[in-house]
Amino acid sequence: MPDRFRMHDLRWIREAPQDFDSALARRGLQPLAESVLDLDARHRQVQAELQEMQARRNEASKQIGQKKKAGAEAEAQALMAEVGQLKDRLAEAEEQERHLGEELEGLLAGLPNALAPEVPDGPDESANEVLRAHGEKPIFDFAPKEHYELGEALGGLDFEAAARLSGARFVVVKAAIARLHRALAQFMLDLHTREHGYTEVQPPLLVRDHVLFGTGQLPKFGEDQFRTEEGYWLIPTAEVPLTNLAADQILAEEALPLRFTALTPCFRSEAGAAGRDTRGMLRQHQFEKVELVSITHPEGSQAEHERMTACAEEVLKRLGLHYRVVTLCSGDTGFAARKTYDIEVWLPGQGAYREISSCSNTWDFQARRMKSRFRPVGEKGTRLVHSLNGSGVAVGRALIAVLETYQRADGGIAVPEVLRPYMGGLETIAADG
RNA sequence: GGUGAGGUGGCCGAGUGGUUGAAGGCGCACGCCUGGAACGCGUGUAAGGGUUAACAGCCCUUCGAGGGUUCGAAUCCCUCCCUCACCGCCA
Repeated sequence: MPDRFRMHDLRWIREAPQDFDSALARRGLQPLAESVLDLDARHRQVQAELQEMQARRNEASKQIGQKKKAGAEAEAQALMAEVGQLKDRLAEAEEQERHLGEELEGLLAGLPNALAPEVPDGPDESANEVLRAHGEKPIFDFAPKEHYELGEALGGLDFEAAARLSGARFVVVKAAIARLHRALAQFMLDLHTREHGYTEVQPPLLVRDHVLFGTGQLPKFGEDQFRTEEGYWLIPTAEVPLTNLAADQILAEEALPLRFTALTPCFRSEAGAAGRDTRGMLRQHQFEKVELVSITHPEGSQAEHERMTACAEEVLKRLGLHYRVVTLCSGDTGFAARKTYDIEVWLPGQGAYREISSCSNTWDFQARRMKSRFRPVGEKGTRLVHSLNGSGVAVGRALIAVLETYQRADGGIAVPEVLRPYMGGLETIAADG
């Protein structure tokens, strides 16, 4: 009853239950409007009864105070007796109200975001829609190798050492490859802060439950995260702390949009990915990523989505990497997203396009969970902001793409032009070390 | 980790059981004043929810969070979280 933001807009469900159900259907879920509305109706009825009793109690209590002040002890006693009788029923109604409210909230909290109308329907990534591509697949006059072969040969990627320290899905990066990795991250951060208007942030990497709830990883996806014994969660992406910077805030309209970027490690348990991409550093428990987050006015989020995607693409353009942009279909779009563009970079060694960035507009989905609003000028009340996030881009995967794209016949790696300033002018990582 | 002090509205800051959702100030909005402004004066200014055609009215909840005492709690009790100060430890 107090201060309760629903995970989905109950007013919308009441007004257009069929729309709600078709939104669920696009996510492959059974209709729920009827049970939601039934629960909602029962909840509101109990709420009304409870509030009536509370009003009576408040009124009587007020009178008791006045009678006592006036010395009318007998009348005060009578009122106290009356309110005393209310007590049990009141407690019962409170309990019931809370129970129904939690049930409703629990039901809604586990439902994914509604998809944008233009998102294509489809069961999995095979139905994603290619929007555009940039550059061409590079041509080699030798058989291009995969990144781990190149990295190991150069003494820069050591999976065995990592396994001794931490097991599978970790890597030790060394020497010139480590520097290349660092150069990539610095380059991206500089681009976004200096040219794209993002504010650099160094957020906590350990966060509490409600923060993961706000961005949608909880309550459903706790298994994909690492948690400390103290109850902190290791962030799976900087999206989590950056987006939650707006949590519980009522922002000034003119402050929007907020644009944040951060270079952070990301931690993922990869619980459901057993056996996938086990070779190399494509899928690790720990990796670095430069993240982009925007908090926008509701009318500005679609344009911001395009802008953000362009910011991420710019990274790959300047690195001279071939990529394509796809719109994820309904079956491939994440829980919190209303619409997602993936940027897939071409990996010559692997001979495949692989995701290197994912840019999502969550609309008001996260804002509702986080209680993130702004105050419209000239209106009373508040409105929910929109939040977006995108990788700008995954540093480890960018390293893979650079290694595979810039490899030479002898196993050396040419350093992309834009990274040379970050590498002390180095033009080539030579095969002989 | 130890000791002490605190957590009140956009901000500062009163308030130790009864019209206090909360004095006062700042800020902000509107109006008056002015040639225009400053000053001054006046009015207004939390969020979430229920009811409703209504962003009119009425009602409920919220003074870090959660429990408890009471007819009634910002005010009393318990637990937790956080902030500040000093000590210890430490990149």
